[in-house]
Amino acid sequence: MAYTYEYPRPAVTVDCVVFGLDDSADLRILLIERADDPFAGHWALPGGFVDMGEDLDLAAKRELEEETGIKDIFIEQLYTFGAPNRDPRGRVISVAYYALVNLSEHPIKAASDARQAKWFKISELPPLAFDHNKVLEMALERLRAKVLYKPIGFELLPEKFTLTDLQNLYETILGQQLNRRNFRSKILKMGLLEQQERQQNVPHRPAYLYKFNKEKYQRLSERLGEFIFEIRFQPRETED
Amino acid sequence: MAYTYEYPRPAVTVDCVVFGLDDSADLRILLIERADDPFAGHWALPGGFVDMGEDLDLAAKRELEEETGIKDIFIEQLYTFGAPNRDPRGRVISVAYYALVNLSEHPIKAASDARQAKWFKISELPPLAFDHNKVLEMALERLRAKVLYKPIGFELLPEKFTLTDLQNLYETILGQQLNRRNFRSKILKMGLLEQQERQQNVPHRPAYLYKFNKEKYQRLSERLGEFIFEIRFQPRETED
DNA sequence: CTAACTTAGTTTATTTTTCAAACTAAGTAC
DNA sequence: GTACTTAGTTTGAAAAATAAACTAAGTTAG
Repeated sequence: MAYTYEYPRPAVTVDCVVFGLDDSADLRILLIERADDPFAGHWALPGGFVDMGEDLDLAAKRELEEETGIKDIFIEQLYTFGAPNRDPRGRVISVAYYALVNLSEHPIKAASDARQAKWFKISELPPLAFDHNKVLEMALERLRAKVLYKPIGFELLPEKFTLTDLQNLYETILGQQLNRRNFRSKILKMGLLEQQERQQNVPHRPAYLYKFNKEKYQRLSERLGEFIFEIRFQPRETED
Repeated sequence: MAYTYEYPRPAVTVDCVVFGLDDSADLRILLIERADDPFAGHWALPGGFVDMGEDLDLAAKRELEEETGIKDIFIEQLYTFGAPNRDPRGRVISVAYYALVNLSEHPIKAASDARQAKWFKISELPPLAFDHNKVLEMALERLRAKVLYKPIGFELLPEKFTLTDLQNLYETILGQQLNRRNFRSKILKMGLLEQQERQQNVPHRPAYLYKFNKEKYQRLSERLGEFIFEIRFQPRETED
């Protein structure tokens, strides 16, 4: 079947930059190996064509699940890439999304038009298909900027985590060491973490586990116009 | 002439939310009256269809100039709106932009497929065509958020301005009174404003005019990864 | 059992920043 | 001249951020 229009139209796709955090608190990106041309055999961001009658957000979620099996995660629109020659097949405009995943609770399974899906360390990325390197770079920039004033980092952690886990997360994303004592007091002073039981089976004093209280954050945000979850540190001279 | 594709494709448009500041430091939005259906006679954001082979940013700038005569201004991508039924003509995906204009230096002239273009006070907006009310709301949100950490407010002012002008701008955008003395010292401490001559013909002590040093800001941003232009004030108790 | 070790978590003092008040300055209007 | 208006500075007090020293709670080795 064919579709005919009076004026030429671009094709529209969605692409997802999925971030995860591994056991050593390293940041990782989920990539798929393309099965078909163009760029068959190359690594690329998961994504695909938007269906007619399908909302953009839904298209992003659908493609992600089809290609990697991952669903029910934090996902947000990033930017729309529309350089005329970004795709050798012709004019293709791509609406990019970025997503945050708790790596341990969302195992991946490759599927459909992808040969395989794999988590890559951010420091060991292969060259990517299309303009996906640029997309990824912008996603990373956005993540670094947003984590400073929105509590989205928790999406990368399991439900219960220690303050050390949380600090490692921020240090990884921001690429900067933070002062342990100040991090603790700053985070706890916000009153958005709920203390749980202690850790078990660790060869040292066990830390308390915490849960992020999302409902409370949302209530405060609504009431104050904007509750600013501010994580920003100016390191002063030396440290410890 | 007709264009045929194997799969159906959405049409892609761009829309621009253009902000300006009037003489009384009120925030205004530039709207056009639509000449054709759908929504003929209604007010809408300037915009139109993306040409094949034309980059998205260029399409936004071109449409803006065609419909209002405005060019060479600050413009940045906002968000892409793609709800399946947002346009009665069928599936139309719109890449929205927002722009900041110095009102006095950019007079408007309506043209082409718009009957007229007009600046509306943000508090006196007419109902808009399509989902443009939603687009506008998001642009306003973005402007309020971005003005806190990027020096984009200067785009709304003439080249030379007083500190009182600048403060009025921030008070308008943020919808909040700021302390005069702290505003002065905070802004000047950044070292990005260059003092010029004094005001003339004002019925009181004339203020110094200032210029924003964009080059210096860019140099600092590159060197420090991110120079944070932070304007944030927590009012403490009463005031003056 | 005890001492050594490791990471967790608290208290406190100091430095830095933020904020508001009182004050001085420079013009116009009468 | 005097009164009035807005511009701009100096200063001290309050709050917040930061670093240091200290205490706590577990494991492991002997």
